[in-house]
Amino acid sequence: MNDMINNFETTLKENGYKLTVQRRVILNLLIEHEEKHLSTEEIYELVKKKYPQIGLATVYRTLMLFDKLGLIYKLDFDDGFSRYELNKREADHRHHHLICTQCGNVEEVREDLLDSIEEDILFKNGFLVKDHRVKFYGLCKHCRESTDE
Amino acid sequence: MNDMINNFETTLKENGYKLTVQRRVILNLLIEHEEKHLSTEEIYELVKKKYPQIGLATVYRTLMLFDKLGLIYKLDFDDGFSRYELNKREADHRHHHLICTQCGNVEEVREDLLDSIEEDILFKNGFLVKDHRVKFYGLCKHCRESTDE
DNA sequence: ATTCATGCAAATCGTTTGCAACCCA
DNA sequence: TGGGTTGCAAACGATTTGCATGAAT
Repeated sequence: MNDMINNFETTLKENGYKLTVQRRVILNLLIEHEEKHLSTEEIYELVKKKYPQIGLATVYRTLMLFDKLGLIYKLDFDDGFSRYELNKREADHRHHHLICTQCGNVEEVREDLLDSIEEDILFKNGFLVKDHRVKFYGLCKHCRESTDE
Repeated sequence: MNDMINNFETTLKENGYKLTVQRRVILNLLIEHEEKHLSTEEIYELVKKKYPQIGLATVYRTLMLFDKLGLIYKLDFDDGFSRYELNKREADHRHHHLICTQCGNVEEVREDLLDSIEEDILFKNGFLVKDHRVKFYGLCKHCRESTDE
């Protein structure tokens, strides 16, 4: 988490952006709730507790900036909201999302096995993969057990 | 393509929906442009050429219905538009999308290798995968060749 | 002092909805 | 006939933007 914050500060500076209270507060919130997949509105509500005078537009602009700088990832779980999660750069922390179509819960699963597919794509399509998004839709354990079929 | 249309007609009937001119026209358009990933607005513009009196809301409602019935898939390429592609049920036609972050072009790549990941997910997470979405971001062949790096 | 960032409110824009007229089954 | 469907226009709602003020470097 301190790594996260140092990285955040240097990334901002290197790119000519200023270190404002609002940006600090939002980053801290994202760290504090890193397991949550918060939506913009949820982040806004949480920020207001620590910094009541903040405007929604600032939250939108900040998240857009963090996303552009690669500090966070934008997620889309088809519920009409943009959601975000921290980009923890440690290589072994990338993951896919399992979205339960019954209860809407989202869990994470360690990712693997895509490297060979990506090599194949470069070889066959000449397309150089730099990132990917994988979503699995289905029934979570809880929903499978509490319904027939 | 005739399979497609027969399936469309029976699917509608089986679910108690009516076979209207508008729905026919939209389905035909999707078949005609199956390689295109058309957005709702693009579909609307195309439909108007054959059926000028159609309303945008009908296009939205029709696509929503087709999606619900599994006749089409909704796609999201992060450009602010909902896009759609036909669901060709043939098992060997599923594919992933390669999105070029430079020129925005989207190409398709035959999918494979996910089955073992999905088995693993069921085993480790108890989550039963029924569908998935995979997007690869990167540089297409053309963009790689026309720029340094 | 300069430049970027913020807060507010208004504007955007893709999408949804209410409703009377319509049309398939 | 009668219930799903359509077209129109109005409503929605997440996100963006213009602008004057304020803060960071």
